[in-house]
Amino acid sequence: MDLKKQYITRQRRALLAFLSQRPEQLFSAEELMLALGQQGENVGLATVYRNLDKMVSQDMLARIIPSDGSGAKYEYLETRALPDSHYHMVCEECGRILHINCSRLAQLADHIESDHDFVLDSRRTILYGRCRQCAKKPQ
Amino acid sequence: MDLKKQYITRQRRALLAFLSQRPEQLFSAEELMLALGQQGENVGLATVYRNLDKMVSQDMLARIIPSDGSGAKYEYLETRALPDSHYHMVCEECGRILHINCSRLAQLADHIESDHDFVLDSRRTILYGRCRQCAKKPQ
DNA sequence: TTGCGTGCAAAGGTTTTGCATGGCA
DNA sequence: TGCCATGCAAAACCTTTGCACGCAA
Repeated sequence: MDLKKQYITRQRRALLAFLSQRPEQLFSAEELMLALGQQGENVGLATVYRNLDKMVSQDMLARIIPSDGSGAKYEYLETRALPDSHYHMVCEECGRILHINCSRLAQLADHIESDHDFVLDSRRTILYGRCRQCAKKPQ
Repeated sequence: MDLKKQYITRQRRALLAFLSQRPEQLFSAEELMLALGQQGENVGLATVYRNLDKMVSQDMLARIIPSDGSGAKYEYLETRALPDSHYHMVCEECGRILHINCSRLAQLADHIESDHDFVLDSRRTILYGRCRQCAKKPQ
């Protein structure tokens, strides 16, 4: 699937340039279309979706699906070579997205792989919960 | 929010009975409507959604959102009192949903809470990766 | 009797698809 | 020149909402 011919189009180049300049930031497909449009790079929404799909399957982007059902968001992945680089934590209350890069998580991944026969994917796994500010508030 | 009056209707009773008899099994809203219909309990899809939403906010059900964007699935939660009871692991390749109940995960949750100021929610957090069978296969 | 719950249909938002055209290699 | 990529609009999905009616308490 990676062996197929693939053209480098103006639209694909613009999309990748935009995202790669904003690592660790999340954008919806529509936000990307609008942002590119403001740069003078008009790209159809369907084209944005088609390119995002390809980039996700090529591990260039992460697709994050919020639990509130608001639609997928996409993030550029710089560290393509490092599998356990970081995980995402999403606050269920305020929607804030935090990054965590901790050896305890890597240890847990090792444990789950050796003792539970499951290979974790840090790119797609999202830890849901409550951030510091929201955890303080009463339910 | 839990203080509001709430009627026990035929539809709500049928839905809860169906799900509570099938713990650790996941169903979409449409699957639930069809399954109830086959039992002679006709329930409108909108009603299914409205009841599921309430039950999730009352912590009776977990709402699982697969990363493939196929729509939410719901699961009955038996252990309403135990916050860290178990996590879900979803295989990205075959879609299998596994349960993991391991003290290492509880330890990790404690660590993240004390050192990273984030309170994990085991109900909404899904660990993505590859199951034993799929991990063996070549990419 | 009160007012929450239901059913239906319509609307809403997000994502995919068909098809003719465009453009990279 | 071949054929993948694009744009537009329509369709496909999943979910929510408005409204009149039903029904539990």
